[in-house]
Amino acid sequence: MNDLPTRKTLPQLDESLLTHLPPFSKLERRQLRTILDQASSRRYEPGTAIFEEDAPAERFYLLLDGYVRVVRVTPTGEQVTALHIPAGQLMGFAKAIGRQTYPATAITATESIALSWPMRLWETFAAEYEGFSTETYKTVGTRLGEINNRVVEISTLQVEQRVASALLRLIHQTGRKVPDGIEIDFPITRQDLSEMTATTLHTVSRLLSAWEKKGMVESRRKRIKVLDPRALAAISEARIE
Amino acid sequence: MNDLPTRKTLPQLDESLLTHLPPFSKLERRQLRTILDQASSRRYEPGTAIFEEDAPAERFYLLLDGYVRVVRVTPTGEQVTALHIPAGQLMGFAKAIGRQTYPATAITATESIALSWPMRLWETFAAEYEGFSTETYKTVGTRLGEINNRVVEISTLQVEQRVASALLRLIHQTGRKVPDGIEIDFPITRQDLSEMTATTLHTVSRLLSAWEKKGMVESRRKRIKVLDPRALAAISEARIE
DNA sequence: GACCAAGTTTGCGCAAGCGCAATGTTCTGA
DNA sequence: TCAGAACATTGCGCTTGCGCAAACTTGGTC
Repeated sequence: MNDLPTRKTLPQLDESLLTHLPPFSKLERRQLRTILDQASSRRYEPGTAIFEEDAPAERFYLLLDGYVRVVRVTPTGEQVTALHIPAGQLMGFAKAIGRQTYPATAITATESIALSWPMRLWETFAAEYEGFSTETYKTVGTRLGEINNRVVEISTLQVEQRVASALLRLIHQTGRKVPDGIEIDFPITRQDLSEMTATTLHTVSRLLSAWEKKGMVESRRKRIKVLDPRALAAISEARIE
Repeated sequence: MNDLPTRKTLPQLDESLLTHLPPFSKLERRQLRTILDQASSRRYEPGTAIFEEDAPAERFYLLLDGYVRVVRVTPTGEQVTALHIPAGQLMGFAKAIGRQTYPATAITATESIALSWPMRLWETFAAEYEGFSTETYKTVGTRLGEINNRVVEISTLQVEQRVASALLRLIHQTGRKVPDGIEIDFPITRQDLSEMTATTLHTVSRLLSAWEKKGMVESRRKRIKVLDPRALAAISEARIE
């Protein structure tokens, strides 16, 4: 689905949006001003594709608020979620890794706000803004490591270990402390979780129901709270005899 | 296992080793001379770890000759092969993606020769040599794409599809045309193939035996030749009804 | 408040493919 | 040339987890 070219929705973006983010943290206020003046800002509904796999990479993005799932779709229409991107991260910077098109589809998991810039500005930003490039490639390195972890997990772990591991990863990366546990800080269905763990929504449902009976998790529609992370860790790390 | 620091094994390396490789293709002879003068060259036996996961990333490497498997080992000792690296590619450049340690283990699949440089030279190379950085990040982008393909395959395909797909990828990337087909250009066991495809050596053996009976492949110890790539493609792309 | 779509639950049969075992073959090194 | 290790083959029972089905629950919209 093609979005209309994004346009400014705020009169002027404040520099404080960027100062604490690693790619921008070494810049002076007037540099941030210049960067923001060239940005488009846009709000996206949950479930929207910010950019799509194989589309020409015309813009790069900074997720200001919300969560995004990085997804590939197979020829038979199955969706596989490789990564989640939290607020504060750059994404869609295909040019940085020598590509002309986006390598995957970025779908919002929540209502989200993102800034974007035309891809032709990438090289300028990389050349002129101290730390911008270095921090971006750190992000690439982190994502490469995470996807490699995914390969290892899917190749070697049984399904309940994978689901437990995914829940732990989610609460670690995007969890919100609540009185009796840690809640995943965005809506997530059994289908969503199954797309991250190479299984089906029914298998995820059976596992979550069993774990709920044991008091390890608590869930409602699109809401999962982990009450006993150690028990899940024990499952995900168990060695099959 | 720690190798002794590598040392020069040839009097002087010839510039022609580099001129056709993308990271070095825009450089002048004297620049190549400078680069080679700072390189260590080393020959590795098959099955040797050039560098290991989580070891401090002290050197970066260029594979001059041979093939290398990029491997992760699980806590239970299972090996998972994420990628193969052919001759001509840079590897182990952890600094480029903001890391202090190697993200995986690089194991030679064949007798191999590699050049290496101390990691402290990375930034100099990136800053001073035109195209070096750009081409390196293109390699990163390609590898990211390939690993993402792995996640999708392992998540969604049945085992015979994955093995067929892996064989096609191997002959496409490292195949050598022979009279009646395409042979994988390095020794590869059923165990090796199973580590690439999230299965076991027995399952791979059964599949290869069945395909050999049908005239699709021909194999001996550590040698696999594909006689009918189209038949394998049909298997790997089959849609389950 | 009602309706309906989306999401969740649960049962059960079955298929995919693994584990285990045993045997056979081939290549390397002494 | 021989021994032994590494690699390959094959059978078969069993486990894992999926497919299919059906029903239930919940939340959003009108």
